[in-house]
Parts: sequence; C-alpha cells; structure tokens
Amino acid sequence: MYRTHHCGELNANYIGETITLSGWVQKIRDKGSVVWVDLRDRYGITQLIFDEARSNQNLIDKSKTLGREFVVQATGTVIERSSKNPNIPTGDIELLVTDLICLNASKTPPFTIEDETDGGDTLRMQYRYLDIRRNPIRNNLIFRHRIAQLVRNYLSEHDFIEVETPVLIKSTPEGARDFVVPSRMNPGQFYALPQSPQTFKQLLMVGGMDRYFQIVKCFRDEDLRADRQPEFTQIDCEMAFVEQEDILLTFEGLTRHLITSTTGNDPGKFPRMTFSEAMKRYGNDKPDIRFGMAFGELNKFSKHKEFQVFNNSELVVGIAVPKGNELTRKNIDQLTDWVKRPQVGALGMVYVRCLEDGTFKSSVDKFFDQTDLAHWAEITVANAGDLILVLSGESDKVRSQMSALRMEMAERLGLRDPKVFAPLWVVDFPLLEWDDESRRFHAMHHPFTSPKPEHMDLLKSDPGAVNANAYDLVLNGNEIGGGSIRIHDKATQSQMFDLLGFSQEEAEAQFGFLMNAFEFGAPPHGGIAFGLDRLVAILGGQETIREFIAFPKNNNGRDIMIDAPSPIDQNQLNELSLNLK
RNA sequence: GGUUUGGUAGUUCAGUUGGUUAGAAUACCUGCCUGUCACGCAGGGGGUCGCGGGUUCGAGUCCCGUCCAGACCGCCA
Repeated sequence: MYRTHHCGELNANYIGETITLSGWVQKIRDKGSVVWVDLRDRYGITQLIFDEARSNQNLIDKSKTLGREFVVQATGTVIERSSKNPNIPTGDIELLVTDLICLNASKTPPFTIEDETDGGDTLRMQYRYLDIRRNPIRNNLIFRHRIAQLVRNYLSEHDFIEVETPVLIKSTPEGARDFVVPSRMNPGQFYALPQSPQTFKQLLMVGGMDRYFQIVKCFRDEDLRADRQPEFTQIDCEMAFVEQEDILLTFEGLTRHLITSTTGNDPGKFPRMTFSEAMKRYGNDKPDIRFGMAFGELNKFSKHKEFQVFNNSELVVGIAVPKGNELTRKNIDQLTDWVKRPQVGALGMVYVRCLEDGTFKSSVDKFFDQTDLAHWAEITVANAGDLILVLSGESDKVRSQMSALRMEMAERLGLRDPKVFAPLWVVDFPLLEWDDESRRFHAMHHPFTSPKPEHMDLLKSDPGAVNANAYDLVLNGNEIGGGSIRIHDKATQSQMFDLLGFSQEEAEAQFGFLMNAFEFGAPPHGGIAFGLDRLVAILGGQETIREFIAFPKNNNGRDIMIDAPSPIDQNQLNELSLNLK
C-alpha cells in the first residue's frame, strides 16, 4: 500500500500512530544529525524527520540522497514536534520515519514549485505538469471543477438534460473562422469543428427535449487574447416554450447561485440596461458597473464657442475621474499620450480640474468660461477635487476611446476590485450591424436570432433599426454569457438569410436541415451560452483564463508543451488527398 | 495583418555615454551544523548576452533583418 493517509490531514490526534505517506519532496533541510524533509501531495505538506538519536544511520544517509520533486513513500510514527509550526495545518506533528522508499527520482525542476514561483510563463507552459503541482494552479482547477459541478446540479434540478452534440460538423461562412478537419473517406471534403452547438440545440428543441444544457468545448480560429483561447468551454443552454423574460430569470438564478456559492456574496437582483444606453453611457456593450464615471455628453455646452476641435466633432463626451485633481500636469500629459496611442486612437484630450473652491481650471480656458465648465461638471456629475476628461470626434470612435480611457482610469484608481461582483443584463441588441467592408448586414448575435415582434415590419423597410430578442450577461466588464430567442419558423429564417446576403440556394445548402426541421412543429425556443473559462476566472478573481485551463495554448495558438500544431507526414497527407502549396 | 514591450547563468533580473576578466539573488554541487520550517555558515561550478548581418580600433550596449515570448488593436455571428 502506497499510503494510508494524505499529507494534509495529520494532526495531534494521530500522535503515536504508524502511518504511510506518499508524495513529492518539497524541500530538504539537512542539519547534519537531523534531516527534515517536507513531503507534499495534493492535500498538503507533512514534515518527515530523520534523527541520529532515533533513526538508524542507513536511513539518514538515504534521506540525504533525495532531491526536490523526488517521489517517495515514507512509513513511520507520528510524533509531536518539539518546535511547532503554526503556519501549516500539520505543524504540530512530524513523521519519525522508519522506512523510506524512493518511488522515482526527479531532475531538478526548472522553476520552484511554490505559490510565488520564479518561473516565467513560457517555462511554466512548457512544464505545465510541474506548474499544476503548485497550489495556485491546482486550486484553480479544483475551483473550476466546483463550478462545473454547481452548474450541473443546478440545471439538473431545474429539469435540464445534458445532451452531447457532435464535434465533427459542417463549416459555415457566418461568424468566426472554422477549424476544419479533412475527411479521409470523402476526399476533398472537410468537417468543421463547432463554434458552438447552436443548430443542434435548436434541433433538440424541435426534438422535444424542452430543456437542454451541455458543458462543451467550442472552437474558433481567431487570434487569441488573455481571455480568449481557440478551444474554450461553454455552458450551452436552450429552453422551449419560453419568452426572453423566462430565460433571463432562469439564468439569473443560475448565475446568482454560482456567485453566492463561490464568493459568499449575494449580488441581488441583476440590473438591466439596453444596448443603446450601454453604448451612450459607457461606450461599450459590456460596461463594468462596479464604479461610476459614466459618460456625460457635452455637445449642448461645448459647440457654441470658437473651439474648432469641438465644433467639428460629432460628439463631445466627458467623464469625471474621482479625486482626479490630484494628478499632476505631467500625469495628465502622460494620460494624453496614452489616449493618443494607436490602440486607443484619440487625437487629443481636454481636461478640467474641479477645484476645492468650486471653480474650474481647464486646458481650454481660452475658449470656455466658468459657466460653460460648470455645465460640464453638472453633466458628468463631477465633484470638487475631480478631474473631467473630455474627448471628441466621430460618435462611435469617441465612445470606444472614452470607454478605453474610463477602464484605464478605473484600473489606475483601483476601482476594479476583483472581490466585488457586479452582474448586468444588457438587452435589446440590434438584430444586424452594417459592415462597410463586405457592404452587407451581419448578424450581431447570430442568424438564428429572432427580431422583436414589434419590429417585424421594419425588416423590409429599415433592417438596421430592427432590435432583437437578444441579451448578454455581463460581469465586471466581461461578457460571460449571451443568447437570444430564436427564429422558429421557416419564413422568418429564410427572410433573415436573405437579409444577410444568402441566395436561396446557399441558405438551403447550408441550413436546409434547420429550415426543414422548422416545418415539422418547431416550438418557440431560446437560450443562452456562458463562457465557462471566463466565468471561472472572474469568480476566481483573476483576468487570465489560462490560469484556469489545465493545458492552455499560447498567444500564437500553440501548445508549447506538446509542440502543436506540427507538420504531418506525407503519407498522412496522401491518405487525406491533401496537396500542400 | 498592425502597434508595443521584452529575450543576458538552471531561474528571476541588473548591466551607466560603446571601453579591462559580464554581475546579484536564488537554484545546483561539496563540507560543517541536534529543532529546522525562506534554516544558518564556508567554499565551488555554471554564460556563443535569442539568431544572422552591419557600423566601429572596440558591441550585451548602436543600426538592419529574423526568430521566440507577453500585452493590445483589427478579428472573435
């Protein structure tokens, strides 16, 4: 038997017992005639002791041959320590070893297996199996397991059935790029990996499953980010015979349950905001509402003077940075440089200091008087001691620039507290968005999203003005879920494909199976999908989803541990009827 | 596709205006040490400064190219 106990459970109650532990050598402290070895497993650390007074010399010599990360099995007697360590649960006892087996040696690891490791990201990814031995990563994976468990239990209790859907499916032009898989038995033809099980879950509704969920891998061949991986996990859900309100309430329930269970804080009823309000007030469809600094639109009080920059701008918008007047001129100049970086793209920035005596000092005092600036302060809800930052330009651009600035200021002021959870429903998304490049409409959510019934008439006359029964769930400035009420009749679906520029033949070839199904009694239905990786990371108080994925890919979509992707053998290419170049 | 930051010992980093033999910490190895738990003390080994080219009497340092890594923009229905 390799072990009778774990390394984290022994305490004073076990004194005198003979037990066996197995684990990894965390550290050896060799004092000459006494040797201590910290033995680690998933559950904790227990100190082993080899002592000239009580152990035989062979055993002591053997202990001195061990190194970091050796795998050993130690049998001995639990004894009370003469000097205790209050910092660890097993600190009152140690194991006086009577038998020691080295189960496997180890090379010296390339980085320290400690909470604060000295290893860089690349090295940690290359030796991810060593990284996983560290508490933070192991705890993150356990945390992820807990959340998946909570989701399964909650949804199961609410009559949802987990159904697996295929991974080898058909490529479609809409949406993200597909990962494709060549078919050996069908030369020249390809499967695609699903970007989501969207059509399958709708077909399950047609199949009468009524309430479906699946914790499922999805694949998108797009560039990566700290919070984006080419393969990621969704909590994919669909319900039949529901309206938008039913779905919002059901999944608000799930999300509240997750937040409350994992953080101990009940976020209460989730606020709701329309897409257009989110864009107007925060320049963003996923506003972080843990803090203020909502936009104030200043057009009315900024275009009546000789300041041509504002006069030539479609939109002048400001935010009040709390206590921002503490910033020095140099700080503000640096901030101006920051917004002028190409990633943000502003041409300049105007600032107004709100002084303690109620007056204002701005970078545009030449053009605007105290009355003008007082209006700005009122609109941006600025108090004495605040700093109003103003950007101007074309509406869409200036909103996204100001959104970036708002987030940056919140970051600098420490307002993005990872222990505070502020969920928000964003509703009433537009159905379509115009794409200048391809000169056609794209589905904002996806082509299966239902227009709002009261906007059905607009579909023909003014498609861009049609709102959808689509909604996103936002948590702390991150989109953690999104969904919609779906189209469930062939005529509307067909009209939708038409709007998106599909010919009847193309629509039939790509989505004929779905529209056929709609002709056999498709129930009204809708759903939502959560990004599990992101959700887990945010609830775990971190930004980077990689810390919550056992074997993540790097910035270039590579797995540097197994070295994938990689070229394949010419024979394999031949079998697949593939000819490169 | 673009912007930007970095690449120096096993690891994390420092390295001034271009100037002698490239340093520190930690890890590793050896010796000493009976209560350590970031143990301590003494000693030791360890470098093609990512790679290629250029400027120069002289390049870790400056220039060009390239590769790798991180962050961001585009992209992500």
